[in-house]
Amino acid sequence: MARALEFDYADALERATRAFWRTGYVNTSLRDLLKAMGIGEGSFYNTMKSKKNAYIECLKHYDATVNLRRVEAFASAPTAALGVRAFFQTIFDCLDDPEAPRVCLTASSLSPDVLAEPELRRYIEEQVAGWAEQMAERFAAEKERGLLPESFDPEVVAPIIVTYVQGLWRIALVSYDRRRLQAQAETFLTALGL
Amino acid sequence: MARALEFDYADALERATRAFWRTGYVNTSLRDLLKAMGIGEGSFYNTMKSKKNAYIECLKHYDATVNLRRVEAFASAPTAALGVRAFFQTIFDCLDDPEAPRVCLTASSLSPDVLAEPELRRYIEEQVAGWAEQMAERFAAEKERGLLPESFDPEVVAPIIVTYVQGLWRIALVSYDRRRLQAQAETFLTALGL
DNA sequence: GCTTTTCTGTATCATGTGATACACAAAGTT
DNA sequence: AACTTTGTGTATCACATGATACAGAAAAGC
Repeated sequence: MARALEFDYADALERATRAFWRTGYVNTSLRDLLKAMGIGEGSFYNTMKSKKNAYIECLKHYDATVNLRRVEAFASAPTAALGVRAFFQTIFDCLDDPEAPRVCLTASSLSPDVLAEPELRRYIEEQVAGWAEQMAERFAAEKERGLLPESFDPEVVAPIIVTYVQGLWRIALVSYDRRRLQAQAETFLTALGL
Repeated sequence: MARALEFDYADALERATRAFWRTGYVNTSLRDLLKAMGIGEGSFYNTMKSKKNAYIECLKHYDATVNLRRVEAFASAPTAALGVRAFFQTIFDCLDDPEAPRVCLTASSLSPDVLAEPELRRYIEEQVAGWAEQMAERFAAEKERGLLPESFDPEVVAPIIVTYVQGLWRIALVSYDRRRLQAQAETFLTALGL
């Protein structure tokens, strides 16, 4: 070791994440990033290697914070049905927060721009598949205990919800009305047997 | 009038639409467009005025062709339930077609990049709202005739479907398996009472 | 105290971007 | 045939992009 980083890495990563979150991968220029992070090109390429790599790090950070809270909201609810609803609430809360960007960072990564990069693609794929699996597992466990109807198929319902959520982020981009979307989500989940 | 266009406008528009469809708004450079359209900068700015305007024209063209076929598939089916299914089939057919780009042009327009342009935004908003209305109208008409259960709320179910479809395009971007998605869609629609 | 290693800021690179200037060609008008 | 209008191709604009080169500063090891 010869010299310590002059800036706070965690803080810079957080700021970079906010920047990407706010304006997306392609639309956040390196200069935007640097300004947000408060560092220069030298420091950036030293610690981050490249813009692409920085984005992956930000995705991981976003996962470990924002997405984690969502998953925890799902997992810590007394039942899966309530868990999914809690999960949706975290999304609505996020959409209501004037400070928060208008679309989930992971959701905005589901675009050709980002997916064109093989490394980014692999990460996103795993992420999305992981959500569905995690949800399906809990559904299956509750079904096992007779808490969900026999006709309920965890392996089908879980990906339906994941798909719907992705649509939700996109639609909210164009028109957001919490009451309406909340009513929709409630109808949607009830219909699915949750 | 002094001189006729040397190129076929309709053909050039079609080619431009394919280009945008394939690579999205921001990721399709002017040079890409020109190459696809087979014309030069002069002709382009003469007829299209700007890239943004060209995109709007392409969206309209896409609406009048691809989206129109989808809406017709919905409208011409004997019942709304079958109509929605026919609508979904056109999407799966599109995803199966190796020639067709991997995501609906309108769906890919539901991104901050595109929505940042006020004119584009207005157009997309109307479009999305229009789909939900059109669907809701038919649902309401069938409910009136007793073909749908009393508990069925057209004004809520229609936007749920629109939302789900948007999610479908995004998810398909990351992993597409017709059989799985078809089964999901079937479960989804049945659950909603269709 | 000297050397080595790493960090940082400035300057700059090569490239790609959307858009424009302008000369020239083609067609209609008189 | 002269004139006017408009389409077309070439050259280029000003600027933003991601990335790099490099000199100097700061810390650790000997």
